[in-house]
Amino acid sequence: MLKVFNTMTRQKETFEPMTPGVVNMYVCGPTVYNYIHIGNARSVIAFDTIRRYFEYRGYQVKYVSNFTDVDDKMIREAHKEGITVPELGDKFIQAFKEDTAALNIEPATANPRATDFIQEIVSFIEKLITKGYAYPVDGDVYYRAHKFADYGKLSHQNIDELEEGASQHTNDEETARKEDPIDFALWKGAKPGEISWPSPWGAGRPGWHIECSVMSTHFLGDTFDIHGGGEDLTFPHHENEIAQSEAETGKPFVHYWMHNGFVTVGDENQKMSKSLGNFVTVHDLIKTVDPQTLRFFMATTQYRRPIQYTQQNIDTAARNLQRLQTAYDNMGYRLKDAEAGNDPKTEQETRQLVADYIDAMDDDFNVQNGVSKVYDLARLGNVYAERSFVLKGTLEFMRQTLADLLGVFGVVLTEADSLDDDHIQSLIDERIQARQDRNFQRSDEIREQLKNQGIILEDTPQGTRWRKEN
RNA sequence: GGUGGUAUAGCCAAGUGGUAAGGCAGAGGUCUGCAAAACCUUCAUCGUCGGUUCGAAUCCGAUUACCACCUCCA
Repeated sequence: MLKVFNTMTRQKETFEPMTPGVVNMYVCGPTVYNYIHIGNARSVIAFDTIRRYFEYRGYQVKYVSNFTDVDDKMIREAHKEGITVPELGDKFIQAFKEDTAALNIEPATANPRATDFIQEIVSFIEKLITKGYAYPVDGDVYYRAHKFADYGKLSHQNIDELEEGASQHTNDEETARKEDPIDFALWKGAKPGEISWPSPWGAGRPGWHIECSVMSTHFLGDTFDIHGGGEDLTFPHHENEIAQSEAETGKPFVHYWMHNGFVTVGDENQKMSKSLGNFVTVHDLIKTVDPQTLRFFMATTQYRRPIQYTQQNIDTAARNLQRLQTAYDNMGYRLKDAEAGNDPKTEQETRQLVADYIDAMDDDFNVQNGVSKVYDLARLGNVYAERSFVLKGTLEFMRQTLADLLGVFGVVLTEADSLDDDHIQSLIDERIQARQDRNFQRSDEIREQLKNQGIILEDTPQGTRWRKEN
């Protein structure tokens, strides 16, 4: 029985999809005014891992994630670069796709852009005005937060407390136009020179939260299973989405709200964010860090836990991943001399580990316990592969199982390099001869020579094999 | 001020009542001509104080520290 932690109820709840066997989920994507940083990457990886686990468990997943491609920051950044807002959006949407591909993120079912939904956004706002949940002022339109009785139910904030906080920021002109400080913009009138679209309230652009209400319901219906995003989106973004959507449709918006924890960085253990300026972009990072290592590192931290981004943690993740890859290789090498057949006892032990893995992952995606079972499987495989007599069916079963379990984390195991490199093979042959002649000086010389070329030799009871150094 | 979260070995990190999973690093060992890889063994009493209980890392109270949200942010 799969359980997920629901931010709304602050509890783990049994996951029951609206349609049996199908999961409809929406994950808030980035505002595309820069390369994504590793905090964005964490969110993308967390929810991709969740998606993959659902798929591993046999669910069909419809996964929608948006691009917010117009807002103040987009306008500012485009102006700075001397390009248009759509050009800026194109550039960083492309970059997003490249970066997330490197992290082995499954492409979303749909990746809608806010600016492709302006008409629907305008209609949505008109309906909110008709229902009395919104009001136009001088070309802007604001949401009347007090009108929505449940405002604050997701973030568990008292509306009066929020008001107190909001009223401390009353010195801008926008706030002056609102009926109430906690009201928020659905539509913003354009200033001269700004990108804009026509509307009943004059030329302007959507506010920040409305695009997600419109696009999520467009693709997934008025009510859907899961809505995800970083925990900083709980308030105000998701709170406002609920207010907008439920006022519009009169139906519950989302069944399960899921929020991922932050990436912290440096000795201060501070949240990394674009606004704090202490961020590392994926674009830059993967020039020096293996993307698969980064993926493994982040995917194997439970999504609600904070991640401390440090070099030491990355290094450890790289070793851990290597250990799993080596186990896969160790079993793979034995396929050549394995006999046909299966070992029921070892396969039963493997199945038990898979069952334990599923138990762990079913508990709100407890990847720490899940991955510990993968290490157990690697050990089981290593021990089996050291037997003098091995069976092919069992080796293949364990290898496939290992690959499947790691696949949930978005890790792809590679096949060992084939032994068809003539140059290396001739040196290995020479070294085998030298060892037979007990000419260890020559044999060590060859091993050293290959090592300098990044080739590691390993002598096993089944012969000498080689691999590339990591 | 309001609302949450976190504190477990050198590091990362599981664990919601019965005498602390897993990984990295360290130590010892097996295998090897020597290595490498692998395997085996070993390494903590759970921020602090008090309470409940036959028994608590796990429940209750207090306390300390750090982080986040309440304003754009994954």
